[in-house]
Amino acid sequence: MESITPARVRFAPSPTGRMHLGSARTALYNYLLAQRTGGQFILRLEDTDVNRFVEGSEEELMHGLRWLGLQWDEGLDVGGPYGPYRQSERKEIYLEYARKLVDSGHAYACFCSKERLDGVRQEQMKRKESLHYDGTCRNLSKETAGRRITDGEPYVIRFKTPRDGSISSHDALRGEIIVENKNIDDYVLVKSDGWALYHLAAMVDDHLMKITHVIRGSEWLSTFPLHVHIVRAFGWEEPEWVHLSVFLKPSGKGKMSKRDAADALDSGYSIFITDLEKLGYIPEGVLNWILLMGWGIAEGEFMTLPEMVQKFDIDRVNPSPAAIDFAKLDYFSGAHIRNLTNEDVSSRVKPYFEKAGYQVDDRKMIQIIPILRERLVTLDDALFFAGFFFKDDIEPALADLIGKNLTAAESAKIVQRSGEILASLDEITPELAEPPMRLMVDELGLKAGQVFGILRVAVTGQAISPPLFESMEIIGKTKVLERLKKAIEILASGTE
RNA sequence: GCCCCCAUCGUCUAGUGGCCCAGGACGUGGCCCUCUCAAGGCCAAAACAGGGGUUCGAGUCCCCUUGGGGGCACCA
Repeated sequence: MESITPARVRFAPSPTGRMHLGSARTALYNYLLAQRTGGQFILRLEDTDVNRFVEGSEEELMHGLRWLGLQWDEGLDVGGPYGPYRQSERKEIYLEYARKLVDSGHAYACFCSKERLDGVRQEQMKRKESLHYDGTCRNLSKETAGRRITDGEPYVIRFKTPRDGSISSHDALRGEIIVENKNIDDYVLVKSDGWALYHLAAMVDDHLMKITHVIRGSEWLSTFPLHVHIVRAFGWEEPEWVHLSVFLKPSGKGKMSKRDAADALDSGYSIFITDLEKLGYIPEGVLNWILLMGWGIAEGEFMTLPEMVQKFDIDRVNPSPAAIDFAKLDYFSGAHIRNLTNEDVSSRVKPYFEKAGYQVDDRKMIQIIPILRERLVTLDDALFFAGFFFKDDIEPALADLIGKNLTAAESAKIVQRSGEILASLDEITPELAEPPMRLMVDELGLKAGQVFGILRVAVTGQAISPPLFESMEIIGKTKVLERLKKAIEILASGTE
């Protein structure tokens, strides 16, 4: 590997909603680059717009990142030498830099009212022109502007984008991007209430926080040239720009909408990180899944976070939009569960049982894991496959207890006979129980599936379960015989 | 409408001019294993959007068309 300089990267979300897959991937790629280069991963909050603040979103964000294992080195909650890391606490800083821009002639005060601007846009729309500021205040003299400000007139500060020529800069995934200056609006940098907008705030912070790589969503691609103008107006060095693509809905037609998010939830999936946690997906699986949505490797896609750090290369990220495929999430989730130790699976599964009201015995749980783990796609699935281990009573349905091509009476007899065989054993283990049971199956001229199917329902209460004899061993001889007795009673009620 | 970006199997992707009659993964189908469900093993079907160039040679470079996506706020 060539010598690399430590990257300082930032994940800078705004507390305006829930943390979704797209944010998670952006955070992951940032994290990976920082780790790989021995740099810092910074978490900054872009909360300059109080109107869009959503209660609890900041907590959800930090929880989500930590759940995924993407701990930041600097920023919210942990602090650092370049704070504060909350933009709402940096208002004066932005104002100071906005003034510099005005003084150097790169920005100007604009007194146009919102109403007038709306009218201008209407006109432009009618004439089918591009929507942009018409430049009314662009060339106001410093004196005029100064007087109107002291008169108390409300104003915003706009960037004075050059009218002629073009600007070009480099995006790591797309190469050179050239845009005509006439297509770049005189964007508002500071609102009339004195709060800076993203365009200014982010550039100032990235510079002050010594960010080397700006990795963000492609929604910023269209204002990217503006940002380059701002950075250059200050005379600062540009960071490496990396614009990630967006995620498309599973059909590949358009980005995820509220409606699509609801549909996903209906089918047991979600695009929100904390939902995924609730559903029982494991962070390793989620990480592996989103890693590969926009970046690929020739072979060996199964990776844990440390392996991702080794293999990931930000420059090889794919610039095209990617459709979300939940089936692949299921695969990675299950695969990563199978990659965990039994102890780890046990401790991760436990909270899901407890939340469902089960009393969990740790020793029993660790016995169950080996026969349970390969059946899990989510940790929550454990409830279905292993719930009966922790129930005092199960309620098998009569219909389920009747074996394939058998009557209730015949089934009862089989359970009876099985009970006798199992009762004669010192204990029920697969080694001790399976041979005599198979012998019985042969003597009765039946199929193993018929007999074991009945017993499965009798012992577990369900038609699908972990292997029968292994399950019996964990349940214990006494309880198994009790359940068989009960099954005979249920079957008897069906013979009358 | 205007601006910008993108384009390899159903999906995510490998591919940086000859190693590609295109590789991997998920999903799908078949077989094996099997007490159910899984897991696992083997096999199979499945793609360079279309058209022009450049070149001895193009999935790879250029142009156009088409399709898709993003943006056009005193939001981020």
